[in-house]
Amino acid sequence: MGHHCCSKQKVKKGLWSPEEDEKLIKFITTRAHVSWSSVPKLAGLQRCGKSCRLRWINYLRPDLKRGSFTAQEEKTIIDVHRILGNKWAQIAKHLPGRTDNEIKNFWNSCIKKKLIAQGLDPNTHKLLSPNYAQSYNNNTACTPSADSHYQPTSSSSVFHATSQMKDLSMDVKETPFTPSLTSIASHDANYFCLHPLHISSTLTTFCEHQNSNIQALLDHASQSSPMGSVPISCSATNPSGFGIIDEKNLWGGYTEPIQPLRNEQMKVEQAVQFERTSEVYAGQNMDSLFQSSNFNFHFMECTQMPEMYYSVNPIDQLTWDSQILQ
DNA sequence: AACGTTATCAACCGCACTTCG
DNA sequence: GCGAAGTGCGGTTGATAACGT
Repeated sequence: MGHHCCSKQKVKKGLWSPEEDEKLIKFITTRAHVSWSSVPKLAGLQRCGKSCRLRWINYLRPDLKRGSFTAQEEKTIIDVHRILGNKWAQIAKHLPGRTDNEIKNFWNSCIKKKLIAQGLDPNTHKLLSPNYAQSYNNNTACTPSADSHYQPTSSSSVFHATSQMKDLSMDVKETPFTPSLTSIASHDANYFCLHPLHISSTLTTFCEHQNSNIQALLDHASQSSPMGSVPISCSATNPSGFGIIDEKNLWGGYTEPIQPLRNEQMKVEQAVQFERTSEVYAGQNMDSLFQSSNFNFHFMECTQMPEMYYSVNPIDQLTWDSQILQ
């Protein structure tokens, strides 16, 4: 019942022996380009061509990274998964030395449970109902890496507005430490922002149209946005987050209903998620960018979807819409 | 120590898409 | 244009290691 590529041969299945591995490695590293279907015969292996290919790609390839996933890799997987879903091969492109199979296994055996334990739906990355999360918490345990909680680590120099976090007014206009996004946008055409859900949907739509090319989206965003501002997409811990950067500031916010258990520290860590996300998707290191330029960080929180976040700069919003969604 | 349960992950399967003749 | 072969991908399985009783 082998695959058609090798149905005429007797095909061995199951785990590969060291001898088989040796044969395959020897063959692949010494022969020029040969189709996988002919590899078994030429290499003297009683395996299906597909099996050879899989063994090489997932295990024998010399550029593979071994060992457990790092916290940063885990974060990357979660962030990219939020945008792409179960596109393991696409996700693997963000993690050099890791295979789609490896990432898929890690997701299914570990990350999924962690997200659920944190009250997040692993499919949508949005909040689960408390009852579901609670019941799931009671029978899950996963400890593949040392720091098993998915919590972004703070890079200290970025946030010099910690005290300001205390006064997170529900009414952004009243927030004392920073002008509201609305007022920024209306007074300065160099700024604009998007509704968080709008960012989410446009990202998704655009990526589908562009064959999941996130870099293209960000290139597009930085071109169409004045001063190279970049819309910062949502993340696992900040499902409806949004943000923009300019020369000196990162303006951000999220509109997820605030869980009572989240304390001030949690809010700061959620804020960190913005830079992590942009680091991943913008392909630039936000840590160094922020540190070197002494960035200001402005983070706002609101409990509902305020009208004011819609198209705060109508011209930019329309431009964005027409270019992205056409 | 023996047995049952759970977690992990390598490998397989089937499908979709691409390439080739 | 068509069918076969080749390739790539995501879902699933099954062996076995690890853990619990």
